[in-house]
Amino acid sequence: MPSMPKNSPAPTHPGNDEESTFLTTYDRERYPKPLVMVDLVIFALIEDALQVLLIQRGEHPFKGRWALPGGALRLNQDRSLEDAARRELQEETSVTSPYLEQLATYGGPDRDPRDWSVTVAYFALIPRDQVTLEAGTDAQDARWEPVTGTGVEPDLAFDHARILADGVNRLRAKLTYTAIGVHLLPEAFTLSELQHTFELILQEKLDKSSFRQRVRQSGFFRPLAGRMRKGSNRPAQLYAFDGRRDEAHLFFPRSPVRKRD
Amino acid sequence: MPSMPKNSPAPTHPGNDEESTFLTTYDRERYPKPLVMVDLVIFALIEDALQVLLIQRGEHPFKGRWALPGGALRLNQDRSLEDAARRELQEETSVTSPYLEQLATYGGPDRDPRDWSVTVAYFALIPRDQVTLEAGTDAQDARWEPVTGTGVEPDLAFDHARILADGVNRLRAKLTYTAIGVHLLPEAFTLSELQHTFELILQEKLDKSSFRQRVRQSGFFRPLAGRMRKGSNRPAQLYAFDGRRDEAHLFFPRSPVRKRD
DNA sequence: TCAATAGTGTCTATTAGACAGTATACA
DNA sequence: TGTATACTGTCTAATAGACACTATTGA
Repeated sequence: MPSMPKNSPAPTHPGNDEESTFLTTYDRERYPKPLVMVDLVIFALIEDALQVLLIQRGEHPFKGRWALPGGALRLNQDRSLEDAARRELQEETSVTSPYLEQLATYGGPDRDPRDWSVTVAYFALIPRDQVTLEAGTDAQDARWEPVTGTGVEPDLAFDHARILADGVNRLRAKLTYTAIGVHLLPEAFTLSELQHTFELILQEKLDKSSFRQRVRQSGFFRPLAGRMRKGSNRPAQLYAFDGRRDEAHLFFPRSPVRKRD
Repeated sequence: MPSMPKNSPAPTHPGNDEESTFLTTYDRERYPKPLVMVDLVIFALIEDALQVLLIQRGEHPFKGRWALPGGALRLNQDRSLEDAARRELQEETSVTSPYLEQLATYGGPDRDPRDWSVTVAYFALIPRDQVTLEAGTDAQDARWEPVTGTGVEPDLAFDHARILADGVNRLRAKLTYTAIGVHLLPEAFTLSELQHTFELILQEKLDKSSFRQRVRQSGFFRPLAGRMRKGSNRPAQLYAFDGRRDEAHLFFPRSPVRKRD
């Protein structure tokens, strides 16, 4: 390793000699380390209900119990936490480009019986037309489960019930001030479908004309010229979401569901 | 260990025999593990400016560079991530009960030259009257640094500039729809002081009567009967924050800083 | 023609924001 | 009495929400 002249300006990181020495002699096992996982709260609209993807654990601990999909970090493969989340998501759903957002990180000595553990939870929204795994099929180890309240019927492994509740609450909260709901719909959708999605998740009726006005004013939705949804009624204009994925912010001037008291 | 009768109902976790065996033979070093840290973005109002606490690193890597306060998890001591954050906070500021909220978690193979590393970042707000470390004193290893834009003047270690920027943005965003700003003020404050705090952080003038009306309507502020701030002007009513720490949500019916376009 | 849903218009109550006015302390 | 800041009132424009109306298709 070449030595550096004494009074050259201190290089910015990486790389003065002293630090190089430190790094080559650094003991990676100096501190005990926790187990680090990435878990996913994956939402989709299936059969007119908000559902979440669960997997049945095939290994200990909590063997046989339902859990959120996830797994340990792969240090030689993952370039970031989001990378790891995307990898897990793809393995579970084959969806390549969903809406993905970091939810929160949970850690403690008892949440996993094996070890002090940390899990970084993400939440993802899958467009309705990209859901491949059908609810109610005989897949043994994965299924979609409807969300009721802020949870699901089966008793989840680890602290996954808590994580799921946080995910549901985050989804509902963001829906009141962002356009995040579009990521549950296909590329082209009608405003009625969009409103229905909001109503389904928020469990609340919204006023049609207010909803439409705010969608218009947001500037994030583009009518698809000439493309209409047909039925035994007046045809509906199809729209596409025009914003960036994470730009759902800035949305409604007032919340679309604000109530008087 | 007592054996369990074969057809007793399966106990809920923890504890069937098979899983116990699994756990006692489990190899904790089966997966390579990342280094896990907790870092803090600690804000305070000092000399009429938003400032953030920095420490100068005494050890490699990035020895001598300024960084956010933080440190490695202590597995035998910390009962949760928030616990670890509170411990670090107390070590740095001696403040026992600040506003503390998880910000985000960052991880990757290159953000720390030692190892694949993960840091769970928290952000904290310190009341003005509990700031002990003065800006500009000769403390060698810690100082308050004014926030300009979304960062600070010195070049921070690791990816701390990014974390700080996320913290500043989170603070500004929450200020537009919550009362979070009160946690930067002492227990008793006037509405003018509160408004001034908002203006300082948002870098924007707010209308007095609108601001007061919304403070009143929020129901989170209680006038302190008979307690006034005196000066060479009409005395100002002192108020206290009445909500729970995290209840700042639900606050303004409209954002207090929403602009027309 | 009917049923069904798409889409628009009108009215009202609320309120943010602008701005000016009044109140009350100390000097 | 002057000055500084606290606090309140008034006006206007914007808009959410309620609700009713019109539009347009297939059956």
